[in-house]
Amino acid sequence: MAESATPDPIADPAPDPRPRLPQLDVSRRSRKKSKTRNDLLEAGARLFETDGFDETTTADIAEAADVSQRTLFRHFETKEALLYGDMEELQLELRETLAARPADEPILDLLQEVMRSLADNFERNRARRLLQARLAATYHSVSAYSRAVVQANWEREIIVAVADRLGVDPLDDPRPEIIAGATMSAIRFATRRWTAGRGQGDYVDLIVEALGAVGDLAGLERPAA
Amino acid sequence: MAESATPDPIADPAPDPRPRLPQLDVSRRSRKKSKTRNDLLEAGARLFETDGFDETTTADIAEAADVSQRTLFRHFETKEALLYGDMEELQLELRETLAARPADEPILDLLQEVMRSLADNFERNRARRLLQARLAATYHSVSAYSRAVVQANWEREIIVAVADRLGVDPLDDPRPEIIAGATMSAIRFATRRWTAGRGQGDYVDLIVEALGAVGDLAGLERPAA
DNA sequence: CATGATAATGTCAGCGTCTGACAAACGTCA
DNA sequence: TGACGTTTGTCAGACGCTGACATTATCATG
Repeated sequence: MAESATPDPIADPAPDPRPRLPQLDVSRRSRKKSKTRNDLLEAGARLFETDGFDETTTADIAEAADVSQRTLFRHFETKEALLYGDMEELQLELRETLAARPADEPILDLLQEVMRSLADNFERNRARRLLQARLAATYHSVSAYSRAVVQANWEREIIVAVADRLGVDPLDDPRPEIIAGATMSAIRFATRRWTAGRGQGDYVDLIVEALGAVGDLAGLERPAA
Repeated sequence: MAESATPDPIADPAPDPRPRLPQLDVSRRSRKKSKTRNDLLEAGARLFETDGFDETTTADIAEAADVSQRTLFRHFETKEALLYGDMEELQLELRETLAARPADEPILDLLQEVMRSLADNFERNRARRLLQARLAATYHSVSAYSRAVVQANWEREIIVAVADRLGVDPLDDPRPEIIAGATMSAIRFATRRWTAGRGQGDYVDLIVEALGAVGDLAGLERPAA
């Protein structure tokens, strides 16, 4: 393979003719690539919606997107990853939200912000989120992926952010992980309700209300004073 | 498209239906059956230990247990279920522990009891628990199963028990689920440490210490009084 | 003890996910 | 244009897992 060899030492510096404009990932190649990826995402969503998750084969999806099955698996590691293929954006938002909050903000407020960020994304991608939730409620492999991959990723973001706020190492101090665990449960609870209401109702309020219960934890454990 | 959908990417079956645990029988038929099952369990553990999880095929395990591959899948739904095939006992212990505690016991004490029960089981099955933990740390499919199936089952038990104590419906009141989520995180934290120490050291103390941090939650969220 | 019912296992064929290897098509850049 | 790197297609195959059916083993009864 190309041994990243330095250019011929003799050759002229070759003053770049054009002043290297933005040239973001807008090359035709990458555009085509993300189009393929998008076609797969849409084809998958459409087929999952009409036929169900297990009932749709990866060959079907590839066919509907007019690419080979092999190409599908070059874009997505698993069939489940294809269903959740639009989640990187969410995780980015989450990370940015967490990073943007003031360091001295109370943890509870931070967690509320996390919830708002999630809720916001859910509202903006209602159809897809509802599809994902419905499939997760129906198909075991989907709920497993949701829990073990998607949610575990969110949880990691929260752990890191909380550990930061507390100024501790999450490997030494269990509190960030515990707080994140409680938060994830609040998220699951609220999301389940949102789902049951088919995406109607104020997701944010529901989720914040549920989170508020986290603050009651200590009180619960030491009842009747 | 699909407005008619349901839920979001999170969706778990929701905390309610707890699976029924098996029971004993003494006929020759069932003795043979459980012997076969046990042979598979042991063969699997041995091969996983020496060769790794992905590196061991279900055909290998069936061969080592001297049964057909088809029989393996009659005893275990998946390869992962085979690795965790000794978990029903643990779940039974957990449920009994929870049921045995006085109803007016403080929640924190109840959770400590859960942890002790788990820790006890881990000590008594050290080799197998360590194997499971090690494989979960290495193989994605194993950690996914652990999270989405094994731990989700424990969590459900806790949710039901806590909801009972609080006299609430876990579908209406988010607190049981949140408390259970925090507890599960404490368990993961403690277990990770136990695993890192190769099963040495006082698992119980570690785990209880971690759980104690749950009680600090409220304090953390409302800092500077 | 013979016999029929029932449960566990074996055998076989096949589907579906996912992967490696290699070749062809395409975009990029000099 | 031509060399190069990237994306895709094609092919073959491993592996998990399942349905269908045959076979064997156990159990309950007369």
